[in-house]
Amino acid sequence: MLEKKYNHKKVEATLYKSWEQTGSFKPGQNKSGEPYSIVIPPPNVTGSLHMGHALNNTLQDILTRYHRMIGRDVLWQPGCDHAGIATQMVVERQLETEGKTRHDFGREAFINKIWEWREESGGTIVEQLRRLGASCDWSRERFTMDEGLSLSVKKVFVELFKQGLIYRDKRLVNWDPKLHTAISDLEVEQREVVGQMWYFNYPIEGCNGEFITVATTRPETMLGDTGVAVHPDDDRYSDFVGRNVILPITNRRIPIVADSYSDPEKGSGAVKITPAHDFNDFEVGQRNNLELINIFDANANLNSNVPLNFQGMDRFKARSKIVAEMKQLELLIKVEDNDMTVPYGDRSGVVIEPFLTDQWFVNAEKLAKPAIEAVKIGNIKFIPKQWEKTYFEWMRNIQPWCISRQIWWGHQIPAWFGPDGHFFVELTEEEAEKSAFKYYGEKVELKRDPDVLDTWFSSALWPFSTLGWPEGRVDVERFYPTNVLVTGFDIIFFWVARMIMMGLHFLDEVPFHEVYIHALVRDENGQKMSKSKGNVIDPINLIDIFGADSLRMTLAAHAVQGRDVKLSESRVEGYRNFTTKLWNAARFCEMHNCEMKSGFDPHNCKHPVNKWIVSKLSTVTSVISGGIESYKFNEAANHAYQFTWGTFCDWYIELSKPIFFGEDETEKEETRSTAAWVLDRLITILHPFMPFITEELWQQTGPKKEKMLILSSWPEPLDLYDELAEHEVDWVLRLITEVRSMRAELNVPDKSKIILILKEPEEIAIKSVREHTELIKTLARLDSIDFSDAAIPSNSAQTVLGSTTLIIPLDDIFNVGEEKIRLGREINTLDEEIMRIDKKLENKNFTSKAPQKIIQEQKDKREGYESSRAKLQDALSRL
RNA sequence: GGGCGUGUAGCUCAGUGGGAGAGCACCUCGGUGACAUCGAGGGGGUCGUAGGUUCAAUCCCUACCACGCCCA
Repeated sequence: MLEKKYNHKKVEATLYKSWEQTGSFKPGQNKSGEPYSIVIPPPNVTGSLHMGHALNNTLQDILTRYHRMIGRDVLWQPGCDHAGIATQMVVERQLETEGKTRHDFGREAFINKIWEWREESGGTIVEQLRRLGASCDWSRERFTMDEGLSLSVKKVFVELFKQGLIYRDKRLVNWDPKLHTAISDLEVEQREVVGQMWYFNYPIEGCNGEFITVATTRPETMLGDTGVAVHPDDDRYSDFVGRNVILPITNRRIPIVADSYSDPEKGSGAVKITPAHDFNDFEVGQRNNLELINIFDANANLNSNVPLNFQGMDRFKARSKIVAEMKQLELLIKVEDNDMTVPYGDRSGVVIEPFLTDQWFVNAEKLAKPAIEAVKIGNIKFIPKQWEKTYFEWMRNIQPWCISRQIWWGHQIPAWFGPDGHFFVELTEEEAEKSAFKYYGEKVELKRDPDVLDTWFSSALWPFSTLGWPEGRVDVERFYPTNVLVTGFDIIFFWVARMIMMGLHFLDEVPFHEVYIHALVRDENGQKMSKSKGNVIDPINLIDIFGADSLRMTLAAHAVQGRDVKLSESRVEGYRNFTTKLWNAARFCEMHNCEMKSGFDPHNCKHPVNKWIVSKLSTVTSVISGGIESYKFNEAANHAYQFTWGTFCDWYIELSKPIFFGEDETEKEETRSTAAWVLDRLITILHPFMPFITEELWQQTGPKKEKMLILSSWPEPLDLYDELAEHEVDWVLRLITEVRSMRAELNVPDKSKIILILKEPEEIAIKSVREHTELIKTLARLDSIDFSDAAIPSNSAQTVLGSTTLIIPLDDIFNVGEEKIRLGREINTLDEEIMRIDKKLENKNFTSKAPQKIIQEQKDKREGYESSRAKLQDALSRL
């Protein structure tokens, strides 16, 4: 016997364990089935589950469970990425509380500390995914720092280098002065701020008292100025080009050059050039042969290339000091407020500094070409399609990808430097030594590049490195390319694009054929949830309170293509109520001994109500399959909800009661079987959305099952649609609703028994009422139902259903006033409808141009309204 | 500045070229033999604004307004 209440806390952990322990998540359950694979977007190992993860993994799990049930050989490949900077920061912060830094330990010991940390607390999110019910194959869990994946990374790096697609270069990079590392463009967050624009006079050499005015948002960089640029067509300055200015404070002599980068409309039209500290200025410097003077150290403090009294100073203090000195020199002309964007590190939150260093780069432009093509020819489809535009936009303007990071945690770059700075890129130190020997002709001491690779570099290999590439081939052959990648749009650039590039380059085949881009879960202000903003909602709390199924169902129902999800707790509560409803429906079936008689075939149902429910179920089943297969999760979830609550619980169960409490044993038996059959199928089609409660019901109800629900088959489509039964029973439901509505509006107490008279009944009315008299009597609380065309008794309430008049004699409880209002309102509504249709039908353009079918529809409708109206009017005038 | 998206019931959101929907909230009634985490009934919207296409527009097109996101 099912317990009175569904206890998700008790059920979830137990069931999950039993799924996992029986190996249900592993591929090979349907060995003969066509493979279906998904790789998880690897969560950050430092992470904990947020709403975005919850949505992302719910959708993947729906796909996974569904395809497992339809007989595919399913692999959902899980794992985490090592999150280089983030993880290193976590452990460094820990050390900080002990008053230590990573340098107190040294590289090796520090990395050991990180591994220790990972053992202890790195698995948080993996456990949380289990709480959510994710059915990934944990026996294959991978980590980007694992040995196998590290080998993939090395191999890819070495090969790309040898193909000339990875190179080392001295360029300006985004330098994080807090974390002391370069970061990629994508890790820089452009923040809009109101800054200031300072106008400085720079004295022209050899012309006492003549100046050129430059405008800058970063006064401190003037210490690194090596030129002033004006527009070649700017007449104001044409005389100055080719001359020099004496840079105040440093008193260096720097040239005035003509370069179209300078915008005559902006500021003074003359712009100071600091090639070592600004991306645009760097280009200008290259074009005009300007010197590069680096004025910062790794902390973005001023270095020894600036006057002594500035050395060692913080960049922002230096800014104030420069402004003060310029003011004192009377060279500060004015200061304006200025809207500008300032680059911040997305991890460190400090202002990023363009900084000249040696780094490793990937020639992304070259790799992007086939990756663009793959999407263009439809070998990869984005769903919704609009994201392809975003993808193309970025891929066509792609910049070299800076992949080296000056941190310790990550894949150390397999490059070894000789004493003269020449380097050797090889898979192993031995091979590097061999190459070095060849190069130098003698054994020299090599030093490995201390830098590590961007975490996204290893993530880009995820769809094949996790399958064992390059060493293992079996899984690659079976499961690569994967079927679909499910992710949020925010990492199309970070990850999706790069996976496509790497997959095509190394396996000559796209990593997936479909990319389903789901919504982002935002907070109530439409802001992206992030730790630093402190606006994250913890899905685990919701799971604790309402259960994983409720959360999953909520997320699925909200997963509309192309719209963001704003989650409210009351919605989750609503879906918790839904799980309760399902539970109670199962209890009802159990109480009435609903078990399938052997040999039961729904095609042979005799009772219209049973025909009706199997017909409805068969329709909703295919709607749900279709929804899942086309990634319309909300459509699938909502139909499942609507069928379960609105059709099965609200109507079928109610309709079955009179049967169960009745005398007809044959009917009872058929209904018991049908109810059991429908419930079985219902929990089957709900399983991908709500795996826990459905599995629990599967195991607890009915006869002992051979298989767990997770490994059971999705219902075969059966030809059970029955138009006649649907028409007949739907009419009964409308009749019951109509009577209830009249009762409620006229304040007829539930307990007072009343009779219903049907006047001038149409065919369907006669058939339905004859067939379902007892049922209608029970559900509408009627004493009797009669057909009569005789005069209508006085003090009767009336309404019209189809062309049948429904009459309820009420005698002394009849309230003429209320009935007048009610009829008036109904007539009014009909009048409006009729007028609207008349307007159409009087329009010659409509009758001549609209399709005949539509015109006839309108005419039929009008006729129906008109006849109802006449009957109601008649009723009203008799009052 | 460029690109994308969104404006529909009090709130959160579905939806469709020919009769405006759901959940929550609200109002009325109801401890009845699955369920008060419930049942029955009900009120509530010129579908952002202005044009255009069409016999017909909430839906398609254009402009505008508001909001959000991404990129420079």
